[in-house]
Amino acid sequence: MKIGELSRRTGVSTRLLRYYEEQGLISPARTTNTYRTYDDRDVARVEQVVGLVRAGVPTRLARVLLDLEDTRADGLAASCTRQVAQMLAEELTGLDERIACLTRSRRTLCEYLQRTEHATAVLEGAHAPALSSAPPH
Amino acid sequence: MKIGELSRRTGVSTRLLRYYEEQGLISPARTTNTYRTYDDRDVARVEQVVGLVRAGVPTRLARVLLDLEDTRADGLAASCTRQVAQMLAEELTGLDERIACLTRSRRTLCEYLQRTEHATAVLEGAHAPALSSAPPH
DNA sequence: CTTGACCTTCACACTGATGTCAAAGTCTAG
DNA sequence: CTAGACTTTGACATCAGTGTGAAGGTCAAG
Repeated sequence: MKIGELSRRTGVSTRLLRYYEEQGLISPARTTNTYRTYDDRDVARVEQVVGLVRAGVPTRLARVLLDLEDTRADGLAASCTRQVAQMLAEELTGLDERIACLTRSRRTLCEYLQRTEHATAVLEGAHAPALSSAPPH
Repeated sequence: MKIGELSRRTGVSTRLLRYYEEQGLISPARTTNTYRTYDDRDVARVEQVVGLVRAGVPTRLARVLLDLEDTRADGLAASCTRQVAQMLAEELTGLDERIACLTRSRRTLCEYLQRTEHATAVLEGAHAPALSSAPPH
């Protein structure tokens, strides 16, 4: 598919799709040697990128994480220098802190909404499952 | 305490502390009517702010969340307009998405590190507990 | 071949979060 | 009182993530 369709499917502007490519997050092929071409895997990849970016993960780290998933998907051996492993371990604790902080705020917000008279009205339908004390997934 | 000490305690630059004040996230008193004065609660508040901001929560939303916690701490009644409740509910799903995405990336990164020959070396000590499949808290 | 829809690159611009620097006021120790 | 450390405001700079628009190339339908 071309960039316009990918944009429609993911809700990400074409501008941003080109930006992500510039940052090395996606690497579409070129058909006519001028038009970018994407496949279904790119759709998933883009969705994950926007998720990470909106969660405050800088594009540099996002790239590393995506590369990691690619490596695993390819069944390649996990090997890297001690230095890199150390850096990734630090990123892991960074992720943990982010998750912990978000979870705390989520709980606060969630509890507040439940004590609100509009709770049922506002949290009906798709939002309802999100009310459990633990975050989904 | 004055801004310098708060900066030292929290690791947040004085510049950023003033910025957070400008954004309505902290409201220090003024002693000599020129110097900002902070108390211990501000330390906790600042730490929470940096956590939220680093997790991709915009300062505007962070302010809402902190106000919510203040309200709860004051034992005030939970009441707001339907509109506001609706908006907060949307923010809740936004938080859920952020948490889900971070959790997924965390798992990927974590699994990768465990398959690395440097796993034990790099994840020893304080980092070890973070290796469980579920994020902390 | 022309038209319209879509694509390309390039560039300017804005917001949010930060850093840095300058000019000037305040406070405390000596 | 003076020197040094700290503070204040304000301006300019940077980076990431975006929007927007210009100028022009590609392609498919009529």
